[in-house]
Amino acid sequence: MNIELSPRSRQILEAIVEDYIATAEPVGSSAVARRHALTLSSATVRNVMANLEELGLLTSPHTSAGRIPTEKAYRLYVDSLVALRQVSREEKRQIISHCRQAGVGISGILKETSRTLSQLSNYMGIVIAPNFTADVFRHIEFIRIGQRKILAILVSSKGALQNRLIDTDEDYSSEELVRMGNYLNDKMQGLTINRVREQILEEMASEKAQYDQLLSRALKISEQAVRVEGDEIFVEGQARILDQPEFSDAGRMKEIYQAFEQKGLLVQLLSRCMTADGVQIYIGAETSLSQSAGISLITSRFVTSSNTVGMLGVIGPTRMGYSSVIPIVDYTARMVSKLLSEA
Amino acid sequence: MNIELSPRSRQILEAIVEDYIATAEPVGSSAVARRHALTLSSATVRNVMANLEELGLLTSPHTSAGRIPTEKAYRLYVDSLVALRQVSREEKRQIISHCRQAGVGISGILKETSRTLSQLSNYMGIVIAPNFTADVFRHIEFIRIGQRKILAILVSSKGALQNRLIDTDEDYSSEELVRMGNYLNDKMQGLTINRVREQILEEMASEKAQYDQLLSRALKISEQAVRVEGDEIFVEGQARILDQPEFSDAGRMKEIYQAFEQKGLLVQLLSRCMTADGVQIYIGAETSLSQSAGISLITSRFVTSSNTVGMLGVIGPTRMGYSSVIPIVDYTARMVSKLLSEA
DNA sequence: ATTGGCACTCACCAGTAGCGAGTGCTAATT
DNA sequence: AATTAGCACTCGCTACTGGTGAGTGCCAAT
Repeated sequence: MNIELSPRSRQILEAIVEDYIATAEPVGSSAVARRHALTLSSATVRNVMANLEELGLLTSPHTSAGRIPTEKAYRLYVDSLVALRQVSREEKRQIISHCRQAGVGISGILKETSRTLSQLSNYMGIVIAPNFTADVFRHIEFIRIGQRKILAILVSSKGALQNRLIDTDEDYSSEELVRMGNYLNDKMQGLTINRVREQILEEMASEKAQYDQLLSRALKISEQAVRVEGDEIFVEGQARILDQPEFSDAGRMKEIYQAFEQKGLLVQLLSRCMTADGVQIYIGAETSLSQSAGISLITSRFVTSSNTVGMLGVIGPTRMGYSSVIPIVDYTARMVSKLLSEA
Repeated sequence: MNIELSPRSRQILEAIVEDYIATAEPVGSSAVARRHALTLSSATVRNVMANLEELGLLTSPHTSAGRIPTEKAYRLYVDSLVALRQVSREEKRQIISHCRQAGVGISGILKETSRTLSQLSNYMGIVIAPNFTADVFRHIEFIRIGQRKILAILVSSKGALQNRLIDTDEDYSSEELVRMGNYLNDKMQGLTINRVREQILEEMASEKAQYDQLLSRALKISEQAVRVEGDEIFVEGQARILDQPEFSDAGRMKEIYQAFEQKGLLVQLLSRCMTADGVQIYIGAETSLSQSAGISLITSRFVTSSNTVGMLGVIGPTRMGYSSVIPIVDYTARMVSKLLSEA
């Protein structure tokens, strides 16, 4: 749709976007002409800019100021203009070493990852731990490991598994547990794990469960077994967005922080990207976070050895250093995948 | 030390503090005289205020402004002036119902609690989950529950226990596991769990472990068993501090957020209060958070059925509504203790 | 098609003046 | 001796002012 731009227009647009990203200030025609060593006068650039403004790619905050890229322009920029930087040796080193040093389980690694993302990008790093509620249920098994203590093992069709220790009110025999397992394995075949949980809850409320003591107790335990803890989400470097001049006033800031506080929103947003491969970019309103706040999001997904998928990425101002952040996110996602797969 | 204040001075100081808490603006002599329906003229009040200033309880931001309480004044205020409000019926209802509805385990309850604290106080709610690393080690046991899958059960002297599922590289027989358990139980008697972990790490590095294969493997597993995950900490309502006029400028804000980002700092701070009973109050510099930021902290501890203790509280500006927040924190801590004890 | 030139627009400073809240001091009052 | 009224003084705040300069749009020249 935007392809009708002449090469020169594109070049100028690129210059403007990059200038603006660098300085956070409206960029004027002469600046473009100068900085870009184009063999063009500022007047010509002005004409082109007027043109770009008509196409909805630029706006001017007021008559006698330079121009600012619109979200549309950023979109165009990341889609077809930006020249991606390479991830530097030093950055690679940091990403890898940070991931490795963090000892304590997956959570630890992911937390450290979000911190690294934040550090390297200078924006906010965010990681959502993998969870497999969207996977298809394959198998469940209950093992009695002590008095009133049961180990539940849940396996998804992709091979991901979750162990859960359950303390119960009453004691169950191993036979009972096997029967319970069989019942569920039979009944829940082919459903997603999410769906399984809903199903169980429904049955618990049903007539049948009211009368059948055993069933009722079985359901109660099963429910605990398939209960997946709320998405673990790691956000690091929130303070960094305060570095951005465009967020230095309190009103906007507040808007942003409030948006983030409902982490649910973030999760929802990021879950959307789970399905697609590679780096995804959401600019401004596309994030569907606080409509006006001028926030962008660069994410990529990663996978674990058990095939569950998580998301990681960077949140920053729309005016973000795409050329360097995109490769960083990409590389980090690959590394985390690799690290979590070999485990 | 400050007891040499006349009743009248105290009354005036109280009025000033409360006025300032309410308005966030320097309060002048006439305001005090008027609002407080004292049978005093502003001139008299002025004299007293000059006096209080000399004592280091008040400062004026500049010559022709009113006066502001110093941290010392707040200290005096909370220690002996403040009239605590009752927790209202409605607030009690909220605290209780919020705690209960949150289903998913202790984490869920605590998370919801921090949210409630934030809502009721209009400041930032914070909860640190109980952990028992400071407790004395009593007993550890390893149970083989599958191929290369071990359940470790760790018991503290207070009866708190932690289960942990461990995936190992190699398979262990039940006998091996029993022996490992005995070794540790013998060796680590009387140490705190923290100390036990250190001890294990030391031994792992020691000569002996290098040569003794079995020992080395045993230590490796044990280390995982006593590894307590980083303190779980729930912070909610960060955005609320943006409501406070004194933090509306970007510089201070940033300072605060950066301070919070190292949650370690917070944990450290709050751990200090773990030992003492009842509500603890830290004003300004006493928090040893970002020195200049004018932050206060009201906390209380809570206990669980297994006798581990956690902390909950509220962080807000020094100019905080102590009279209502203190009772809320107190009541919430009691409720959470009760809820977690009966489980 | 490109460019130089030019009038025009506005945000962004100082600088200044008036105001008003609040102070400290002194002298009068109780 | 404590309290108060009165008054001069301070100083932050707001609104107004005019000057400056970056940037624009347009037109005529190349």
